[in-house]
This record gives sequence, C-alpha cells and structure tokens, in this order.
Amino acid sequence: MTMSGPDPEDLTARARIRDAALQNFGEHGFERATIRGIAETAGVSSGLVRHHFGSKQELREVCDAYLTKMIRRLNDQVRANTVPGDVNYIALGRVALGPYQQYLVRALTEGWAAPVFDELVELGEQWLAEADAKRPDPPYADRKARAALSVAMALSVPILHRQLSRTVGVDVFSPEGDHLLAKAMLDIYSHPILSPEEAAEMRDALDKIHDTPPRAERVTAIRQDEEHDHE
Amino acid sequence: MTMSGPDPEDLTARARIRDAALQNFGEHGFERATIRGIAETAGVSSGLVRHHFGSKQELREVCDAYLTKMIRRLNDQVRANTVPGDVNYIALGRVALGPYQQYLVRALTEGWAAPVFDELVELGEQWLAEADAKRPDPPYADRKARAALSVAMALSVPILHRQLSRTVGVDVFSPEGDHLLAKAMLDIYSHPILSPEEAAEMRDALDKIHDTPPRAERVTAIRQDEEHDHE
DNA sequence: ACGGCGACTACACGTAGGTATAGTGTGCTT
DNA sequence: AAGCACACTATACCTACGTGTAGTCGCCGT
Repeated sequence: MTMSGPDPEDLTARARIRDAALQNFGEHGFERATIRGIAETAGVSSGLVRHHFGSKQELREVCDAYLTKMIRRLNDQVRANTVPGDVNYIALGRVALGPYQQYLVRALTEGWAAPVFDELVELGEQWLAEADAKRPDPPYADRKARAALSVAMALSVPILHRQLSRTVGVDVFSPEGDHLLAKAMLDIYSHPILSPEEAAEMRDALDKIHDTPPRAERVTAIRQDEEHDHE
Repeated sequence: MTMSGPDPEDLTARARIRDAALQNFGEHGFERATIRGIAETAGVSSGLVRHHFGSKQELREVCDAYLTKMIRRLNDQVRANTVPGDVNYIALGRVALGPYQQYLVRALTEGWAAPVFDELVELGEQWLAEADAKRPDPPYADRKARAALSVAMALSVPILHRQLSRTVGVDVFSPEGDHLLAKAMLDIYSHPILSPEEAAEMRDALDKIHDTPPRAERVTAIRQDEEHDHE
C-alpha cells in the first residue's frame, strides 16, 4: 500500500542500515527501536551497525542529517517547480517523504532535527511574505512566529494521524483521508473562524490578560478531588 | 517557576504515584520513564507501584483515565462559564492542565488517550457549529473533520513546543511566549492566507489531483542519490 | 604471494529495568 | 486478643539491549 522506496538490494549495507534505522525509529520511536531490530530490517548483523555508526545516538544523528539534506533538496525542488497557488506540493512532499515521514514526525516532536524544522519555517516565511504583501493591515505578530506556527499546524496532521484517522474514520495517509483532510484544511484556511473585528477585540483582551493572568481559584477547582477517585 | 499542583503530602500514596507517573511519563515519555523513577518521585518503593497498579502499562491506563476525567471536568467548566468569544479558556486550559500538559501531549502523539481527543473534538464541534451558522457557503468538509483538524492544530503548539520555542526565541510556555503565539494564532485564524476564490480553485484542483496522484518521477528524483552521500 | 585493510559476523559482557516474591508493620473487625 | 487484610519495603530474578572484542572473508596494492 505504501510506496517501498528504492530496492534494498541496490544499496550499500551502510545505506540500508540508515534506511532501516529511519524506518524503525519512525515506527517505534528512538527508545523502543533496537539496534538488533534495525540490523535485522537491514539484513545485516547488529555488529555491523556499530561498525558503521558507532552508537545508537550517532546513528540517529546520521539519520537526522540525511533527512535534513533530503528536505533541503525537496525545498529546492519545490521552489524551482512550483507555480504560485499550487497546493499540490504539500501532497508531493508527503509522498516524497514516504516511509520517512514517520521519522520526521518523531524527530520533530522529540525536539531533534532542528535544521529540518528551520528549513520548513523558512519556506513558510517565503510563502507568508507573498500573502502579507496583499493585506492592508499589519500582522499581529512577526512573520517568523506566524510561519513557525503555520508549519507546526501543518505538521499536526502526520503527528496526530492516529487520533485523526480514528476520529474521521479513514486513514489520513490513504488517498481518501488525505483528500478529506486537505479539503478541511483549505476550508479552515479560507474561512476564518474569527472576523477581523472579533480578532482585534480578542487581541486587545489578550493584551489585558497578559497583565492579569488567569486566577488560581478557577484553576484549582478543576482538580480538587484528588483523593476519592478510586472506584 | 511552573505551578506545583497540590501538596504531595496531602495525597494518598496511590494518588502520589499516579501524579508522579503523569509527571514522569510526560517529561521522559512512556518508554524512557521507569517504574523506579516514578516510585522515587512519589517517595515510595518501586514494589508499591506494582502493588497498586500491577504493571507499567496498567499504570499508564490509569493515568489516561484520570486525565480523561480531568479534561471532562474542564470541559464542563468551560461550557458553563464561557461567554461566547472568550479565548481566555485556551489559556485557562493550559494553566489548569499544568504539569500534566506534557503527559497529554505524549499520550496523544503516541495514539493513546483517545477519549481525551474525542472530548476536545466535541468541544470544537460545538464551537464550529456557531461559526458555521454565520457563514453563507457550505463547508468543504464535514464538521467533525474540521473540528478534529482544528484541535490537532491547536495541539501542535504544546507538541512542538521545543521547536517553536527555539524558532521564535522565547519559551512558548512562558507568559511572553504564550502571548506571542496566541497573537500569531489569532492573526492566522482571522487573516486567511487564501481567499475564498483561491480556496475554491484549489479545492477543484485537489479533486482532480485525487484522480491523478503525483507522478512517480517527481518523487523519486528527490532521493535518487542514495549511494554517494558518505562525506 | 602476501600483508594490510575494511566490511562483516559471532559472541561475550554489563546493566537497566520490568516483574515476581517474601516479609514487615499497622489498623480494623469479631 | 486473634486473625486478617492491606499498604508498603527489600530484594531477587530474568530478559532485553547497548556495547565491546575477537575473528573471518575478500579485495587491493606491492
């Protein structure tokens, strides 16, 4: 069902191990993935993994670096090929990442792969720059912050894919799920929940709140019954 | 700096263990957290953890259930107290969750805590229902999908907090970071990147793409140089 | 031919950590 | 007081896994 990447037979053992690591880290997470499991996936002995990469941590770092390079290449590709207003590249990115998408998501949520995130943010900034040019009023926050947030939001789909798939009833990685989510996203991005007036009002409220943070009694009321919850 | 929750001395050992588990699972993740570490945090022996909860997995499930109850209570609170257009409750939720926010995020990304996510989606649906009433054109996707996506997007902030904090230069959990992100979010939600016309156009394009998925040659071009990347 | 070198394997080691068990104290019921 | 249930500790056990070592095979330059 999912595309299988290059034929494993074509690669050097080192490359196969790296790919296996990408896959295993992605599927099980860094902690749960084992060197032996990776070695088995790659069709080599566990010793060879150590021979090539030294340690599990170093292996991860190589994976991060590889992914960074790949994303960078993808970015360039996108920037070169894309016609303005082409959303297709999101889907393209997803497909191109293919089996490594899960790894990306893991790395990002665990706080690694900073260059990858930065790359994506930069792409987002360029994107926003065009949009900003067309709008009359000044943005509420600087472009980088908005770009970072947009990227994070876009990433929430693969990150929470399990929850989303369960909720909407189709695998979000399947063409149907992808299609559904893409439409939902288009709708959200084009039909703001807030009118400019509401937003301005809230922003002002926010500025006030910032001075007077939420009161403690409202907070503690929610978990006051710690003791008697043993059913 | 972060609020410390109820005084540990006040709680039964069982409750303390559960709280310690919430904290440890949240900070280190399920795999990396250890029963011994949780026991130490709770100030008890590791054997007692097993005595009360049987196994690490069961302990997690109890944590999930507890969190679910807490979220449900929070929801009710919100629904009762909130005046329409009050964004404050997002901040309220964040503060109320307090030390358990990290646990929530871990559980959700790992695919657990489904009831919590469902709870949030339901809240989102109610929210959307009001917004939908005011809009003339039909949404592109059903309400549940849009609600789920919105929830996922909102969750992307705590999930990717490390990346976001690094990128914007302030801790997103600090008041300043929170404020900055909230403003960025307000901006995004009120100033759509896409005009309705663009969105409609893209949606139509999307429907076409759905029939003709991205061509393989564009995909494979991105990772064709597998072999020679050993610097 | 041969020595060296790198890819690769088999296997041993140490240990962290989940699980299991036996034992101790304490309070409650009869 | 006896008996019991249960919270709790100390400690042992066992497996999994990261790491380390020694050795084999095959290729290449001389």
